[in-house]
Amino acid sequence: MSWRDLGAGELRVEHVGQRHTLAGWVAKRRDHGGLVFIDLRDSTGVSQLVVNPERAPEAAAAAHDIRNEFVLQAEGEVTARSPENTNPNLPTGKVELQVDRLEIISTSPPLPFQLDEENVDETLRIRYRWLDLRRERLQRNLRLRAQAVSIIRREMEAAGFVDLETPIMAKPTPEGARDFLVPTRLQKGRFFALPQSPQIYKQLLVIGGFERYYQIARCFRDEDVRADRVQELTQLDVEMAFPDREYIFELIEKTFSAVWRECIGAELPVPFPRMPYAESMLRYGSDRPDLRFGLEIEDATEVTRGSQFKVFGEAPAVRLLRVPQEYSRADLEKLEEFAKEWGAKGLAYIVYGEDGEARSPIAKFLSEEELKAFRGDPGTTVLFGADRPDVVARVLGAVRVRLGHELGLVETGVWRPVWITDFPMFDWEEDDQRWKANHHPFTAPTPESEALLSSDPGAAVAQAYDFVVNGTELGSGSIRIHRPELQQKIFEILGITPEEQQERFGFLLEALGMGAPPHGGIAPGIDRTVMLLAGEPNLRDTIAFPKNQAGFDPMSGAPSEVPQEQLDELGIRLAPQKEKPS
RNA sequence: GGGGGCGUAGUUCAGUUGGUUAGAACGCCGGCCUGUCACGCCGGAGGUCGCGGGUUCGAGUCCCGUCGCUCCCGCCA
Repeated sequence: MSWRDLGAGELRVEHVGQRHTLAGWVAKRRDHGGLVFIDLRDSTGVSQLVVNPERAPEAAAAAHDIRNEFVLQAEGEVTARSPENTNPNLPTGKVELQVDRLEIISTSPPLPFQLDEENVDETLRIRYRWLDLRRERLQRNLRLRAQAVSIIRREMEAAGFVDLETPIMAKPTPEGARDFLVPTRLQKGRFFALPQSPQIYKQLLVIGGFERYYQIARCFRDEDVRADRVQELTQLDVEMAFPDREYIFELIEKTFSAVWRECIGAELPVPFPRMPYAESMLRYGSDRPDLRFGLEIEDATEVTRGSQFKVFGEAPAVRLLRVPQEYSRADLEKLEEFAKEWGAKGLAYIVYGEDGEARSPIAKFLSEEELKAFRGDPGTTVLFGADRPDVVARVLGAVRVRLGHELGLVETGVWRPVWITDFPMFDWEEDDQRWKANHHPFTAPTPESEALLSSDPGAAVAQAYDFVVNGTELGSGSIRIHRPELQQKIFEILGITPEEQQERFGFLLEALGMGAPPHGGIAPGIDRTVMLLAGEPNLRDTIAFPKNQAGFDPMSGAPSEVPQEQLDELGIRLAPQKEKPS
């Protein structure tokens, strides 16, 4: 027996006169006492069932008891609707099914939230995910996701990449994000870690002769969650031997422009423009610039050198943002507060009124040359950042993005991809007084930078690149180190002793010493890609079963406590929980 | 670890300066209804105002604490 011979959304005029059986969920019932109309929904769409007591008395009796989200099977004749009864909002709106036989397959109580309610509390949506999944939004997002992954696989395989799996139970890597740990009965006192990425495994695969590898890989990071960050993420993991950065760029450009074109009918302009990291930080205050609007940051450090205004005169970097808006003092105070959240000590400004007046609490400290350099058009405001270069960039970058949206400068419906290149090898970690890898410790420096590694690590440039679209970092990659002695040198700069190197990365160093080809790759995020394609501001709406911001799944209750026997088997004793002050 | 916002009916929300019995819409229940598609009409049920404490003659409203959710900073090689 087959449950149905046609999708509810497939009913068309050409079916008129035919008998068909539909099966699906009750989206809506309209009971007129005599006639009952039922909107039946399945994955193909919605059709209207008409239950007429004169035609099918038994079905009509049953129809009165039907409620939303019951599962029904309905058999009957497809008829044309009269012109005044057609529903132009429905693809199936010109026809309907005159029901002869109606069967209630499954029932449902009233739902904890209405499926047509837009703005439902997210906890409730996750708690009853099987209901939320029935809604158009998640259906669309997850189908978009499947389509994107399918296109990606097609493109990767056409380019000769081989899909290989890597372990989910892997070696803990204290460097980087926090690991999720997995204990095991067979090795008491030891832990696997869920991979933060298959990084080392994919390098080993290439060293192992799989010159082109890819995987749609799950990655895990026990870090705090944001709207665009989850603990469990999916990425397109790519690695190749004898890499050419240009080839990797082309591969990604071809693959993702196909995804954009086929999924949403949009064009990613190819080739993507490129911008060195330093330029991006200077002009946009970020390594993931949103190029849909201008509002670029200008450097004023030269002009303010030795300024009488001490804040400017003493700051390592002074930069400014020319905003096409005459701000009130109240607005400026709000902006200053915002800037402080991002680490600024303050937000100096000069307002150039429509009346030609310049209003500013700092103008009296500024020289003629400075005022001349800053001079803006009437009806504009110049905002200043003065601090360490990285702080100024971060603050003005955040202000720029905020104002870009507030002032409606962001072009809609356009896609602005960009490659960010020439990242620094290392960032100086002030707290720990040590160098930290900007990308990861396996990233190769440019040949010119190798000489700098000992003398001036901060100036060394990495062969690393990020793939950014509309201000969202979609992926990053690099050319890797394939010489063991260079890898040891990098570890050394990062403060990892030879003993630690052996303990943590001995197998990699060994492999690098046994005929490692030059190799490199990239890893674009699937969740974020879908987020952009779907226009969703929150990553969790691109994931079938997400956890909430606390890393908890209100549906299953995971993570949960486990029975003592399970802990005993693993040789784990829990530390006493901290007493909460009562 | 820190900051902002939110928490009132099943859901989405309103609730004035602290003042009588906390409201609306949708949903739910009962009745009527043969062309609706946001069906309509009549009637009804439904509340630990997140929780605890305080101020007050009186607290959904003010104060303190706490919990939860969310956005952000830190963190995320």
